[in-house]
Amino acid sequence: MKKYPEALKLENQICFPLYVASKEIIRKYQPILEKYDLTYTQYLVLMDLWEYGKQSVKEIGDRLFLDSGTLTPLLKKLEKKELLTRVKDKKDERSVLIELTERGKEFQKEAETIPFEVAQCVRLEPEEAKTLYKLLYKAIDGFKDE
Amino acid sequence: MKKYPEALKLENQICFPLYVASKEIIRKYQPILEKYDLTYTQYLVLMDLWEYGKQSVKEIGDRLFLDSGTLTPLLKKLEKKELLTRVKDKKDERSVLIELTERGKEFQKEAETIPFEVAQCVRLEPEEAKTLYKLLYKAIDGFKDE
DNA sequence: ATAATTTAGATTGCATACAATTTAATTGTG
DNA sequence: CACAATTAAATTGTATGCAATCTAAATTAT
Repeated sequence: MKKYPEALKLENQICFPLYVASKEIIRKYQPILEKYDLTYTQYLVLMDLWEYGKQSVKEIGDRLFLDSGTLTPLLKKLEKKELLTRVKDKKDERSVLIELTERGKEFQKEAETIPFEVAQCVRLEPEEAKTLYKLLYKAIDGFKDE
Repeated sequence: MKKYPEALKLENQICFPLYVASKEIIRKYQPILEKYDLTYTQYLVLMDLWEYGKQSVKEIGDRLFLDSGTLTPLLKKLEKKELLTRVKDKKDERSVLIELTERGKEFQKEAETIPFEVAQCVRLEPEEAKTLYKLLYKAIDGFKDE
């Protein structure tokens, strides 16, 4: 009976636990975000706007690693919810500037507890969590240059 | 000027780098898998079958953290490509057994280089990679019980 | 044994993701 | 300046993901 090569085993390929952990943690967000009628990606965009303010679709995309095919419809939905506005940049008509509405800004206060609620789902020691995301960022940076 | 709370910053929430790293590494697989006309999820299913052999949709789902809503159409596509067969379990007619065809089994040999090609994209030292997936699995296990 | 419950898949509906293409605007170059 | 090349969004098409629901089969409880 031929032994199955270790390197080919699902569990030995870093991509798989990454994929599972990502999906599962996002799923932990769902019931919490559902209360605010938001999806995880929509919440990501709002977080980005809370932190960095008015910016173009491209800037959001660069920071969140999302392209216009994902962002355009998503931003239109958030516009419909009146959490942000989409306006052509006068300086460069190719760009669309995204800005939070008052409602969008106010919503930040409501959302402040979300990260803490989710953090409780992650059963890692603070030290482990720190190591984890240091490694994740290192991996992400490694992807960039190529 | 009010300081933006550290805990709310995008980059300080473990979920975000997890989400980005997962997406980006899967993207690294695309051009490689494209040569075989496979998507990442389809490749995952094949890897599972190569390693664990004939099994039910539920077993695949449990191992890959996918539900029937995702698996059913995906398995039908792989069946159409003649890489596997879908047959009702005689012992339990609720179950559908998935089994590799000869073609599906042979394909494994062709695919053997894939993990190594992708591994090169991940710029982590072997020691770091080991730490990373130890932490990922710990996090994943933590999600389960709740 | 039969009704109630549970379970496995399939289906439906919605929201991403992203490649590829298109369109409009801007920039670089001779 | 004129025109090629580049850039930012939007659009199109394909493939997930997953919640919720449905159907059929198996199991449990009475």
